[in-house]
Amino acid sequence: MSKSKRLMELMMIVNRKKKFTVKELATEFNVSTRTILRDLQELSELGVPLYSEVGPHGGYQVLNERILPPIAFTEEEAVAIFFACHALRHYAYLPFETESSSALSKFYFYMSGDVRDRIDEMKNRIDFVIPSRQAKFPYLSILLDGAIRQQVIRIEYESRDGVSARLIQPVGIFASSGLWYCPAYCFLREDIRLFRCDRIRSAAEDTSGTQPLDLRHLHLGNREALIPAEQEFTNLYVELSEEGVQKCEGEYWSSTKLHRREDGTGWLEGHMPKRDIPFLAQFFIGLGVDATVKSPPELLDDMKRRLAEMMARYG
Amino acid sequence: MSKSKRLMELMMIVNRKKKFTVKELATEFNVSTRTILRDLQELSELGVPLYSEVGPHGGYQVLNERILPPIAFTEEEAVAIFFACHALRHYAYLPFETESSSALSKFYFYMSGDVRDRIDEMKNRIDFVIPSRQAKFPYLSILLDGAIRQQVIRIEYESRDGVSARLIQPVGIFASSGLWYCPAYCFLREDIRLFRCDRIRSAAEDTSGTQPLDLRHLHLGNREALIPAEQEFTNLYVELSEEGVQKCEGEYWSSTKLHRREDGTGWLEGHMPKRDIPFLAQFFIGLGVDATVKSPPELLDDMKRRLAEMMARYG
DNA sequence: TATAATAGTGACAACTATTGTCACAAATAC
DNA sequence: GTATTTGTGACAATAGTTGTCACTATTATA
Repeated sequence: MSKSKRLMELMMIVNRKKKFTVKELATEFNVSTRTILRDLQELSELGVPLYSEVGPHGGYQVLNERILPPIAFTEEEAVAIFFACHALRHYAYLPFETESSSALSKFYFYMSGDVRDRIDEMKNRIDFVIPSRQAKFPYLSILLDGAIRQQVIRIEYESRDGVSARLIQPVGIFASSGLWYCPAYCFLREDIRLFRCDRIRSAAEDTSGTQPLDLRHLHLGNREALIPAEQEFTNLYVELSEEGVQKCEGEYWSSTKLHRREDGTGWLEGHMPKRDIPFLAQFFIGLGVDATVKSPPELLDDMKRRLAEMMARYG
Repeated sequence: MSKSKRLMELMMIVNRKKKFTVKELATEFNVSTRTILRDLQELSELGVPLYSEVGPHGGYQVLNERILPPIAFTEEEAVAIFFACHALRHYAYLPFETESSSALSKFYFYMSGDVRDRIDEMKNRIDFVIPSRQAKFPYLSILLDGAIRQQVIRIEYESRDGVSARLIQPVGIFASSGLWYCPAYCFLREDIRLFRCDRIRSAAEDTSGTQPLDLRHLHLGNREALIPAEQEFTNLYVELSEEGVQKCEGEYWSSTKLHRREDGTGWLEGHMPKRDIPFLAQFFIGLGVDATVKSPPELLDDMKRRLAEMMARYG
């Protein structure tokens, strides 16, 4: 094997293994330890952050793991990647902020001049708009980490009734039109709840020793399972015009209930928790003639009440 | 210079220049032409798609331009890039669809096992939700291309009054909550208009010879300039509760008019085209008690009319 | 404290790869 | 026909790589 090939493979192996000895590599590549030592020195000079310790149980280590892919991206691919990262800049809060921007600038830096020109030209011609929010989301990393490692997190949460301390076990986090949400098991309510991350006043790993539950079947790809197992359900049925369908498509909660007809119109049908009535009443009022609520009666009542209130206000 | 270094630099140069001769490179690198020929053959074997023509004005060319960056991404950066690209999968239509997914799979393929594991773990724990829409956007590439190259595009556009043919000069395209929009100069209305891309029934480069205007000062980063210079303006003033502010933050059109107070409440204030009254009336009705419209009177009148209509419908 | 495991360096000879030169073939634009 | 260009083959000179050996130094552990 040629030296350059060996170096490439070394990079890969070194990154995969994280910890290794010179002898190991020597036998793996069928070369002398001296050669491997020289190779490692060269890798080091090329920027791979190697660190070594002598003695038994010593060996080499890679410090901040790097992947060094000599990947051949086509120009089109580079552009696509660039704009994907670029789209993230609209999020003022991310669980990996600094990384995405540094990756972006690296990418930009290494691109050849004409690709760069092309990107500059495109920058002001295409955008993925995400509403810029004033709300603050300082605990995204903690929540994400808690979701990945299935830990119990202690949060202070601000709801209509004031601030309360809760133990939660996050399922994940997601952003929707510029706001971050965290579906989680709530040890207080003993059920799944959706938390708005900007209402979380503090968050930290729980130290009281509450045992995490086995919620591995719950994840973001499994929306059905994230519906709280509440008692008080009722049946929703709403007729929608073509415009109404499009407006409902934009709402996260509606996706499982929305049905479309060939002509573009459609309807909403499905279970709904009774506590959502105030929200839905206001929402369907906002759809105006594009929605016709048929049931439940409680929802219709609430809508009538609200309409009367607004008539009074603007009348 | 060592051979491997030279090869790396060769890749870069070759990608930047697109067209070159062996002699040029030989003098640039201070080696013989024979060496360069050997190098180019090696690059070719490594996958760089080189093509050559003999004779005067002949030379080498790179076929599909590739950038081959030996970029050292840290693990964190790789993860960030991955999720940025991953977020794009929610868009069923993109002006560069295939590229982003192929880039993503390449990235995934070249990642070392443990980074891959980490990504797999995160995949179901974090998401950027963008509403999945039924609407179709088949002409994004044409519009984007038109915007970049400042060409005149002939479209058939479906508005309330039916389908009409128009000549437009796109400023750019942007996606907002799953729908694509195209601000463009409309040669029919002789002004800037915002087109919804799912209402475009056909699009193609114009062949009638209409001269493009010099609109280089217009781009997506310059929202103020994209407001149509209409005659019929009126002044909007709306008082907002804290909730109302948050709901307005989510609307693309409101960003320039939204003002916030320290306590979280705020107000909307600014010019608005009169033709937007129907839309705004419905929108503010949807905000309910979180918005109090003060002016213009025409807007208040329309709201009252709509409220009465809804009272009748549900009453 | 001795021992084994580990990294690290220097020198040198054997081996391998790279390079330049030269000769020549083939295509092509003008 | 001539100049320009890619492309190939052979060969010697040069440069780089590798293995071996003889060292040094550090450190965990028995």
